[in-house]
Order: sequence, then C-alpha cells, then structure tokens
Amino acid sequence: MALAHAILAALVEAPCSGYDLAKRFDGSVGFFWSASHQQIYRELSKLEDQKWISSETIQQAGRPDKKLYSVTGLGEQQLKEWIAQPCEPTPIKDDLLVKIFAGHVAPKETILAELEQHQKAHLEKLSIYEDLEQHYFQNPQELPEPQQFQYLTLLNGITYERHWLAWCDRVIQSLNQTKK
Amino acid sequence: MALAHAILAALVEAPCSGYDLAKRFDGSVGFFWSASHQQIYRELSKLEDQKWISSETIQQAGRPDKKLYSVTGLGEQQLKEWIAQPCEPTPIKDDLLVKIFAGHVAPKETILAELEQHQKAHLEKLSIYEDLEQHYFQNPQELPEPQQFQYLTLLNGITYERHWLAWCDRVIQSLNQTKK
DNA sequence: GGTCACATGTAACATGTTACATGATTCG
DNA sequence: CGAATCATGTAACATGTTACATGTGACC
Repeated sequence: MALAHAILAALVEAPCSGYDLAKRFDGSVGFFWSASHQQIYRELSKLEDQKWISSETIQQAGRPDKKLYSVTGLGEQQLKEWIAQPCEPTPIKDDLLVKIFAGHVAPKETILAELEQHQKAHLEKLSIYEDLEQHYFQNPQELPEPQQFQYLTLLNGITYERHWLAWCDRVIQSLNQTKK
Repeated sequence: MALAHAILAALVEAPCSGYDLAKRFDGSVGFFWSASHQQIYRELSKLEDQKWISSETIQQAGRPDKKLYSVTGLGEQQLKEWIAQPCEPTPIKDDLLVKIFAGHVAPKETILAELEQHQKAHLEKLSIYEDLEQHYFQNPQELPEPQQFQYLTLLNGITYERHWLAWCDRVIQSLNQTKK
C-alpha cells in the first residue's frame, strides 16, 4: 500500500497531473520513493475509484487535456492513519552489493569499473541535492512546517549519498591493494 | 533477475537448502538482499529447471529430507555475465521518509514515536554488525579472497546503519525544537 | 522531416507479500 | 501438552517492469 501513500503525500503537498507526478517522483519526491509513469497512472485510477483523490480535467491551449488530481478529505484521513501505524525499516536490496559479495568470481577490472560508475552516479546525485539545499533551504527554521519536513528528507538523501561515496572509495582502495 | 543472482551468489559461497537460504537471507546475506521463504522456493525451482543450479536430496535421521542446492558451471557463467553488465544504483523507497515528508498532517508525538522505534531498530542492527566484525574480521587482509569481499558488504551495512542513526537523531532534535 | 516535451493509457510478465497447508522432533 | 525448529510447498493477490500504443505542437 505504500505507493498509494507516497502519491497521497506528494499530492497533499501540491495537486498535479499523472505526468507531473512521474516527473516529481524522478526529482524531489525521489528522495523517498520512485515509480514509473505506468505504475502511477494505474494507482491514480484506483485511488480515484476509492475516492481518496479527485480529479478535474483542465483544458490547455495547444496541449493535450490533463487531469489535475487532489487529495480528498477521506484520502487525507487515510494518510494520517497510515502514518500512525508503525512500520519496519526497509530491508536492503542492492545489485551492486550482490556483485561485491560474489566479487571473487569476476575479474577485478570489471568490479572496479562498476564501482567507479556508481561513485560517479552518487557524486552527481549528491551535488544536485547540495544545490537544492543551497537554493531553497538556507534558513530551514524560518520556513513553513511542510517545507521543514521536506528539508529533513533532503538531508537524508545527502547523508545517504555520502555513505555510498565513502564506501565506494573504501572498496576501490581495498581492491587496488590486493591487486599488487 | 536480481533475486536469481543473489541466490547464486549465496550458493556459490556455500551450497545449502531452501530453508537454510531463507535463514541466511535473514542474516548475513541480508546485508545486500532480503527474500521470504516462498520467494526462495519458487526461484529455486525455476533455477533448477534452467540448470543454473542442481540439487541432491539428503536423508536425515529424525528430520525431513532436504534438498542441497549447488551452482552448476552454467550457473556460475550466468553470474559472471550478470556481474559484468552495468547496473544503476538502487532507487530509494522508504516508508519512514514518506511519513516524514507528509509529517505536517500528523501529530508530532506520532512521528517522534516512530522515529524512536526506527532508531532502536537501527541501533540493534548496527550492534549485530559490529559484533560480526569483531568476531570474524579482525584481520581482513589476511583472510581468503571470498571472505574479504564479504567483509566489504558488512562494512556497507555498518555505514548504512550509522547514516540512519545520525539522521534519526537529527530529525528528533529538529522536531523537539519546533515543539516548544 | 525528425526529435523532444506534453499527456495518458493497455497488456504481458516478473517480483514480492500474505495466508494457508503439512508433518516430524525437541524442549520446557 | 503446547510451542519452537526443521523442511517444503500451493494459491491468491499486490506491486513493479518492459514493451507497445496514440496524438499534438514546438524547435532545429
């Protein structure tokens, strides 16, 4: 049920269309969830059937119509109840770690190349996150409450990327040592 | 396909039964993957059909028979090829972060209680990981290669848990400030 | 004339979760 | 005598991925 609630959380912050949601899940909402547009459209239909969200068709000049979705009273109630229910930390599932675990069956160069790719990707994410921090969250304590909460999820993204970067460094170092 | 490869990685390290695999996925293999016993049995059948693994039925005194699975030559080949294919960093999907993002719709006490629960859970994991490090990886450089790679996944687990702990601390602090 | 951004969808398949089902032995 | 551990499975359902499908307007 968590995709449903992630969508509710995004729509409570700002009503938007399925297309926009997909972009947000690929951007700032991506700090805590990811989903493809197909998943999003399917879930939006279901949520509308259940009356957790409602839509309004907006006509646009020179562009296809879009459905603007917003959370209903019932939907917000459901979100509140879901938040109050305890949940477990998300279990880890990570391809790169599987590769490292079985690292001895593959050539060292392959592993190193993959690690460097990941390091690069994490570095890029980190710099995007740090830019966001600079631009929008200079004085987080003075922002309205919803933004303060958003900032906390951004902070998680930042320390998450730093954790990966430090680990990649460490592994690359370790592999280069044993190679000699 | 990654569940298949996570199973191969575990079986290459040590052949075992489905039941044992389920326990390992809940323990040390859990540094990088998690799966329920139902998923594991289903995947094992498929892998055996494809001849990536083979099984041998072991009779035991006073206990049900068990099937001991090991990776075939073909299976190891497939694992190698999969490792060589580049992959993307795993996208984040985390219930707790959804809750924080939408934190303003719920009472602060609810959020705080949840954060403290998660902090506790992460602390427990961390201490298990640190114990493992103490017991098995005192001198990682002197261990055989496969164990050195395992140690690197354990290190990831350790920094991952520390990242979460630090973040929980930070969020709790922040919430307590605004409450006053 | 081709590609990109906008905008929404269907269908098939792979993966993951929850509940149900069985049956022996060991420990308290 | 009840619960836990050992051991393997089926079925139904929820979630996520990949491929396919459609159509306009803007930009180069």
